Amino acid sequence: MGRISDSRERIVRASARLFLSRSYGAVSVDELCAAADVRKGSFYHFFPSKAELAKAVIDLHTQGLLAQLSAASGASAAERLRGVADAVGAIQTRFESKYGRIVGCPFGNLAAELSTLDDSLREHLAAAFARWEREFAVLCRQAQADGALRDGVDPDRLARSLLALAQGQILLAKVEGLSAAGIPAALRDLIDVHLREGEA
Amino acid sequence: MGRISDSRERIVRASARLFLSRSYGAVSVDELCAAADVRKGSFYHFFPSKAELAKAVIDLHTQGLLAQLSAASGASAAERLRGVADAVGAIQTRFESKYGRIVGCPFGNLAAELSTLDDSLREHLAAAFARWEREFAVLCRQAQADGALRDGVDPDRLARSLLALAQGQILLAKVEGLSAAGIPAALRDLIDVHLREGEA
DNA sequence: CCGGATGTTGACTGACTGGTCAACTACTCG
DNA sequence: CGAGTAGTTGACCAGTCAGTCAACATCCGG
Repeated sequence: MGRISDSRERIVRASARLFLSRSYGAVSVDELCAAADVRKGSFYHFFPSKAELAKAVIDLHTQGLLAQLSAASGASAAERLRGVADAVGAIQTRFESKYGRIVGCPFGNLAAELSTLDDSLREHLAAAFARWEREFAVLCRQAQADGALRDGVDPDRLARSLLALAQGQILLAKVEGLSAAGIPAALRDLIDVHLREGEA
Repeated sequence: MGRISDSRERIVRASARLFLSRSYGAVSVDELCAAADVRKGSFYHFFPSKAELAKAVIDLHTQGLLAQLSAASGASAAERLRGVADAVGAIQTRFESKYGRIVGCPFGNLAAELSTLDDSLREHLAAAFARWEREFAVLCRQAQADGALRDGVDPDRLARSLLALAQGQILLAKVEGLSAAGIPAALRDLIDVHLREGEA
């Protein structure tokens, strides 16, 4: 069945790194290849285009995100919700120490730059966001079932707000050059204000 | 004092349009010049670089944003706060009908794409966001002074959350191809949940 | 040990990139 | 009306861009 190789994986990992530290458009395929120690012909053996590579990078980040989210634990749904707020912060903190500064959300960065340019890439990103939102929604519905949410709070809308707020806070931290430390705090604020008075 | 001209303004307006409908990186200086009906030499007479043009585009959008925000009225601070939520929605709705789809926030788009690439552009964007945040903060503090906010709510943190949530919701609407109609509703949710029970 | 599949290579393309320049034109103020 | 300033022009540059290709290497199952 022919030769085996980890070239594809090297390309995706190097691209994830370079896209984060700069941007999709600012990194050329040549540079990607050099960073992955692969020649251009090999690149186009694995990916029909630079845009298809971006989808693979999105999938890699989705894996990492889901792993981090599933590590969030807690006795109550409300506590697990705070746990995912911290998980998002943990990812950003990891990026921050790896790149020396906040570099933004991998999904958000690509979404802002590319979703008006490539419709199939936009849909791929939309699916990644939907996956992420679903993780939040499960916990929000559990919190509601536990009676932890204030009256009138729609758990699905709360989940979406959490996702949107995370995106916005990460973007602001990036543009203002702040640290990642403030991000989970802001998300916890949003969670807490939706909990019934007296809920831990 | 030499010749007068509206070339500079034509360049900025055409660039604002093209950056929104595609992205900064996806539009070449040549295309910008063609859209503004200006030759390349003239472009570089007004702007030392493409990045400096981006700053002028940011300033143009800041003008528009402040105009729209100042149009928000209401009897109480809480109502004016809902008014700015609607103002943000109105801007996005205007973009949506102009471009046929949600194209994102002009500031957010540039921030995601460029703030890791050009530090002076990043600072320019940070200033624009700070200006925007200040508008929100004034109203949040007024609402607090009116006793409209729940106990323990920090008006400055609320203002920042509003800005972040707006960015996130706009980004999600863009990537999912939704309409702008849901954006003010989500912002109003955030405002309402921070108001004391029984506050209009 | 061989045949087919998988993976690798590097030279190549042609279009396009942001930016430069020197010559030129039109305008306004004194 | 003359001079200086503001604006215009189009040709030009060297580098880079994403993507192609045909020939070649390596490996595994049979």
